[in-house]
Amino acid sequence: MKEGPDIARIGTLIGDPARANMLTALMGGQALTATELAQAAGVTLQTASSHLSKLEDGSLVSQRKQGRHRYFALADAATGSLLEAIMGFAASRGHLRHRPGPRDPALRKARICYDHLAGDYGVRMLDSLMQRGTIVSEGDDLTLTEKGRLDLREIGIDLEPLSSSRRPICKSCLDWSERRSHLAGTLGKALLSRFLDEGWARRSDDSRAIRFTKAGESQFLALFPLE
Amino acid sequence: MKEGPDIARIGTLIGDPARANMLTALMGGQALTATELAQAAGVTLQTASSHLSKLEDGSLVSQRKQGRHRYFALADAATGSLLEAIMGFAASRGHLRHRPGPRDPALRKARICYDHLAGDYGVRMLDSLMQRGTIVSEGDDLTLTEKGRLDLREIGIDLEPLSSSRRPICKSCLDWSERRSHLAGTLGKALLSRFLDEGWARRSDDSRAIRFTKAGESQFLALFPLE
DNA sequence: TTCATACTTCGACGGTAGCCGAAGCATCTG
DNA sequence: CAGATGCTTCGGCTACCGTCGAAGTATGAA
Repeated sequence: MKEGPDIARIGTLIGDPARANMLTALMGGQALTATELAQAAGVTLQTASSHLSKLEDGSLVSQRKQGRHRYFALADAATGSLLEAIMGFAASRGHLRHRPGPRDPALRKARICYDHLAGDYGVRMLDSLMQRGTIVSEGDDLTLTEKGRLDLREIGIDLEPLSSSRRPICKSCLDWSERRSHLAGTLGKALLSRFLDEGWARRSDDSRAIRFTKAGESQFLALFPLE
Repeated sequence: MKEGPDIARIGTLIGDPARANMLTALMGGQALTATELAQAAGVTLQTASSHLSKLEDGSLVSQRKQGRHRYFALADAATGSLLEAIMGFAASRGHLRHRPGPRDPALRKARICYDHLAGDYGVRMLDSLMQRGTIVSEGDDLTLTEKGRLDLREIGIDLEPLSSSRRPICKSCLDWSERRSHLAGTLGKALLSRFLDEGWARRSDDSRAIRFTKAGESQFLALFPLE
């Protein structure tokens, strides 16, 4: 009965621990194979396969065949944002899977959120870009200014390929650890790729943490000052 | 295993149809008794009671004893926002509980979102307030300007009681039908109460729809012009 | 073609969670 | 106090969903 969106369906999909683990693993932004996701979830391949088809039916993940592998990824950036929002909510209610472990501080400092930088550093970056006038906000929407285009060109970001897709260049994404916004969208993605390409930071293999090198950290802080 | 927030717990809580119905009913913003929620969910009182204690354990709803009644409400505005976000996501994937029925257009036009106005009219109101310079946005945060304080005083909104609580005066909330932001926070709440008090609009008994009277509608449109 | 790898489908099992009837508290009314 | 109302707790039933072993399909390698 009742009208309106079926939130129970989404809840059920996210509510199973194995599926939640898979989705969390996919928040890393990389496409993963069914086997990898089975490991991440701690279930057998058959079980994982069943979960993945449910997630696909629900449009939470998408699938890409490549040779004899099947790569799964989050369906889109909106899915990542929703998961991040739920994480923030869960954290605010103290629903943690474990007591905050040693890796937790690293996650709070810098982590990957689907395909862009999140955590303290992610929030700082957006704050800095807004202070400098590179980006301005109108409601929820973030817009790249004319001056901003020049700023980015100086840094060496090519904006051409960023505006080609339907996805917005700038988008705000709520950060679960900081409870403030960081930068998503194609620009957020491009900036993170840049940091990784330059060797300023590395993603860790077993978690979503992004670890900056000492040199990379000072470069980053210099590039995105505050005040 | 794994670190981080337990999204599966939130998912499970929202994932049961009976609980989802209760939460949707509570999105109306009114506190409801266990009996009313049992009806809304289509289960017996015993079952509802069990669901409600789970929701309370999970900090999704809060309880208030009053005489021999127990009133339940969403735990806070953040809970309402999360549910609205999930509704938007579900709708975007076409996960609807029913084909859009006759009440659907009314819901899209104006409805209550926890305690403030949502839908086409809610979005219009925030747009208008921002065009007029009453409210400006900084990232996700909305701020009331000095000029805005005067604007509101003219309309007859008393800002004193709004700033007393810890809850922000202005907050943006993502609208699932419009996919844009509308105004939440204590000001959003106060404005809606105002419309209801003035008799411009009435809430319907059986859904979240807000129905404007003919006179109220023109008052509203005049008060919040666009362009 | 034959074998290996990656994954899906089928079938059966088991645990859990939702469900309700009945009984037990708590609170208001008379 | 007795009776009514609102809600919770208990106990038992049932159905569903997650789980895995085994078998089946698809792709690539030898």
